[in-house]
Amino acid sequence: MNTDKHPQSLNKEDYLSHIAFDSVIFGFNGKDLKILILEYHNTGLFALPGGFVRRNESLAEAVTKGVEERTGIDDLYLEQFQTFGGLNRSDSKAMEQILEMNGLDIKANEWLLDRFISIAYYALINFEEVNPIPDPLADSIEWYSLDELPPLMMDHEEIVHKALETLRENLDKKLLGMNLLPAKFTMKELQNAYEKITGETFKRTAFQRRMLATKNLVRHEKLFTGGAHRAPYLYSFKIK
Amino acid sequence: MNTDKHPQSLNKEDYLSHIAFDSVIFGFNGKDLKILILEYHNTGLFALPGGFVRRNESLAEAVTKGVEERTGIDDLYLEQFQTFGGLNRSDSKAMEQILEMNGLDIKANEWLLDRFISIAYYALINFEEVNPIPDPLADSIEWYSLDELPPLMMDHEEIVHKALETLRENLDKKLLGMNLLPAKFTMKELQNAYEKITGETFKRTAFQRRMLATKNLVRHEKLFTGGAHRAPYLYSFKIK
DNA sequence: TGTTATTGTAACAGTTTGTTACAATAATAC
DNA sequence: GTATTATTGTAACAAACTGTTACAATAACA
Repeated sequence: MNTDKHPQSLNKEDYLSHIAFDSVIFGFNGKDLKILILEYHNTGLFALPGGFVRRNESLAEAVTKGVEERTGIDDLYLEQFQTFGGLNRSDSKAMEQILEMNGLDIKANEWLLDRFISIAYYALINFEEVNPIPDPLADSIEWYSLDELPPLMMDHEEIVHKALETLRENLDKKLLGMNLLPAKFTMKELQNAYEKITGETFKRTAFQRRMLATKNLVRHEKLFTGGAHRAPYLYSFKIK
Repeated sequence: MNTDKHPQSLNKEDYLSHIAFDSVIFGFNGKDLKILILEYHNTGLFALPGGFVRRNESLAEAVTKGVEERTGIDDLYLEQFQTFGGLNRSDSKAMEQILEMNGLDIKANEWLLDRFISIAYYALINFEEVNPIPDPLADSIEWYSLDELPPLMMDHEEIVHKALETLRENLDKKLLGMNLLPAKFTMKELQNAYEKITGETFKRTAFQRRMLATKNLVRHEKLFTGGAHRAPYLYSFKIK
């Protein structure tokens, strides 16, 4: 393995074979719900940021570190949502292509062509505060709107689908607050985020009352950058 | 490997290394919420029913078949809820003991002593309609009330804890109906099950109205085996 | 035939949710 | 300045839902 280009070693002995992880990183730009997708050098292959588990680290450690390396984003709060273990979820041809186009020896990395079971995680991050950086294996890392995804490798589309489903289910419990919006936001932005995630629409007044009733919001100063109308308040999430 | 005693082979080449699964099988006997626990021959080791994934079967197939083999129960609807990958979750000493007490060669089965990541599933079954049978490796398979569990191997107590948490969260959505109660049951039995699972108590009248309002119940004939009082109706779950 | 315990419902109050209405404004146009 | 315009924050009312109490309708048994 070319350790100049790839400081992270991929020696078979260092890793647990057959085990991978993948991540679905959600961001909201105020209008659309987006996720981060990697494109591999000269392959036209698109994939979720993922990686492998070293023998001497826990799954959780591997995922946190691995996803941060591959996306260039720190302080991710990743939540495990499902493990994928279908027989359809290996594509040795694609993996060969990725190795080849990165100048890596296929024989030496043969274990990567084998069957993998993947533990999938998702995270919500504030679109405006991050600057994703592709890792050496990948050409680019880009935000894609959920309805404009490129065709993804293997079962990665299924993983995205399931991630969104889980996000919808957990929306009210705890999550949205964490990271998806800027630190301060208007009620309208909050409603937009909810609507994009759930795919539903809400009545403005009922939504506002419901949100305020949760007692999870703190009201701040008004936001005066708007148009010819009453200025909205800014809110932030109360830390519990 | 002694294939006389153990018709299921455990040859390293047949399985995906480092990958295991475990199952939490819930049953309700009308009074207590219970789970199935295996005890290994002559070891005093208690564990959840689990197994490994063959190279030529999907994770889901392996789990369904594996759990049915180890418990003697057919037609389980298993739901994946979390994957456990901590560094604390191997106990090669215990595994050696299990192999030894079953007359299995430790050297030949060395891969079983290595680190495993385990995908955990749970199932709800009708206590009265099953007759669990231990597999050859285990001495016994028994129902244990959740508050009277024996000490479990490795991180299996954590797995049980998380399974119960998931069960509680999903209770209203879809699950309870599936299998936890007999085909026909009284409102009181339903309420008992809910209370044991959630750990809460409910007012009889409000509970009854809430359940009937879901439109998921079909009312049948009355049950006359009771005491000196008005006979309750029997209900069953509507298949959606 | 009365007694007893439990069940199925109704009635009322209190709470939450859906909808409509309207006053309070920021920016802009005059 | 003053009127105009779009949007926001709330209040008001109705409808739906929940919690609680009350009570009639029983099965079994004495």
